[in-house]
Amino acid sequence: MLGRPSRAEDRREIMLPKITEVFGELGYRRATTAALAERCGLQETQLYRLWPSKKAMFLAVIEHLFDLEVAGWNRLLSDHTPSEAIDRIFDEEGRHRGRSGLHRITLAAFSESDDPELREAVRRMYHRFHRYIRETLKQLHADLPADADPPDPSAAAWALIGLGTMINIGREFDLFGASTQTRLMKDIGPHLAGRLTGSKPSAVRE
Amino acid sequence: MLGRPSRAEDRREIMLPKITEVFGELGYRRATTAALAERCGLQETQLYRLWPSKKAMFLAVIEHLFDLEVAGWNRLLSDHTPSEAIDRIFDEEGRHRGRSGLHRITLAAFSESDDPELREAVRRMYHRFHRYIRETLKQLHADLPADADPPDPSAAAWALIGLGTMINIGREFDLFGASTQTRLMKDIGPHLAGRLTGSKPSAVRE
DNA sequence: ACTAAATGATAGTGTATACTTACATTAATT
DNA sequence: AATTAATGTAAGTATACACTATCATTTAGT
Repeated sequence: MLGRPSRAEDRREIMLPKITEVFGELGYRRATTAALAERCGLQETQLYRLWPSKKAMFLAVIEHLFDLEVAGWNRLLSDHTPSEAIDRIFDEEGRHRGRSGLHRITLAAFSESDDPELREAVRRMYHRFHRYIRETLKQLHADLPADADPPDPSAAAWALIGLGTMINIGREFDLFGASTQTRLMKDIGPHLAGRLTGSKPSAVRE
Repeated sequence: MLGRPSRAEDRREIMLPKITEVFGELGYRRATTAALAERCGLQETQLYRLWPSKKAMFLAVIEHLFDLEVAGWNRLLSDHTPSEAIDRIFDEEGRHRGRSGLHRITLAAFSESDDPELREAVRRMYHRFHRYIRETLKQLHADLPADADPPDPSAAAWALIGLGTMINIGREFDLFGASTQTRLMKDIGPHLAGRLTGSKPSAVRE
């Protein structure tokens, strides 16, 4: 090996959270390469030495986000009993989702859905999420009483993702207040999961 | 009055469905003024004589879409008993939503959500939908048995909109097949509305 | 027929922005 | 120290696209 050794790999890892943040805040279109560079404290040219294109940056972000989100869920699921964990996940999803920007980012991808590579990345991400949630629900249903009659796990998993999306659209457009945001997932979630907790959902104000 | 009389008002009405179609198919960004004009069989300059800007065209489309959608629901609700009507709405929503392009269009608006006028239009539209669905649910809940324990109507209304959104994201990204699309709303809907039909939901394949 | 406004069609302009070129500087290996 | 590849920085290009300026042509009222 000759010359100065490359630190590109490390720098990518360092920059990814920042890039994720910017895409999450601004969406794909408004996250201009200039904005990305500035928020990273870099020049555009340096970004382009780490990734070949803006699209590549976005794809890296999608992967990064899934890992981030599922890591959080796994932690909750391994530290608590299933129904406790689900309760907490519903709680956190209602409260904190906007932070990670996952939904903002996937919704941003919507306007770019003609790009095959991007489509594939988003598809893959959704399927991973769906699979994860569906399998978790299946496990939880094993403990339900015989007369519980919960919704089909696959359908319920899609509905839960839809609910998360709705909460974020609501946050984006100020459709409802913070308390409704928090309670939407907590109250509707159990109806979709099969009312695992047995506790009565509290009222949701519009 | 002097000179040739203006047919602009008529022409706007004639063009609106076409414009709606194009925005629905392509989303806000890819629906370039050139594309809009071509699909209308007009020159760009002529479009700009009907609306002052692309944004104005989009705003007109949003209004148009709401009226279209609610007119369909109202027809079903007035022609059938409530639970039958809801059943049919769930059925049609699962099947035909993509046609109208409503979700495509609102999701397209997401990437433009920094524009205050657009934000307001989308807010207004969501609130009108939510109010309509919520009030319908309230009426339906009056007929439920005492032990039904349905979800809060306001929360359920948001969840139903979220489910519709999810179905369309699914359609957009080919997340699931046509049968799942159709059944998602039919099977999950009753769980959110309060299981008005009493019929057991059929299984949903992933 | 004459006038004035609406319509049709051409050819632009201005701007935003993803991506490049070019060159100077730094830090490793030999 | 010399060499070579990675970094920092500045300036620029190319393109897509919302929007316009201009002029010819049509269609109504007077």
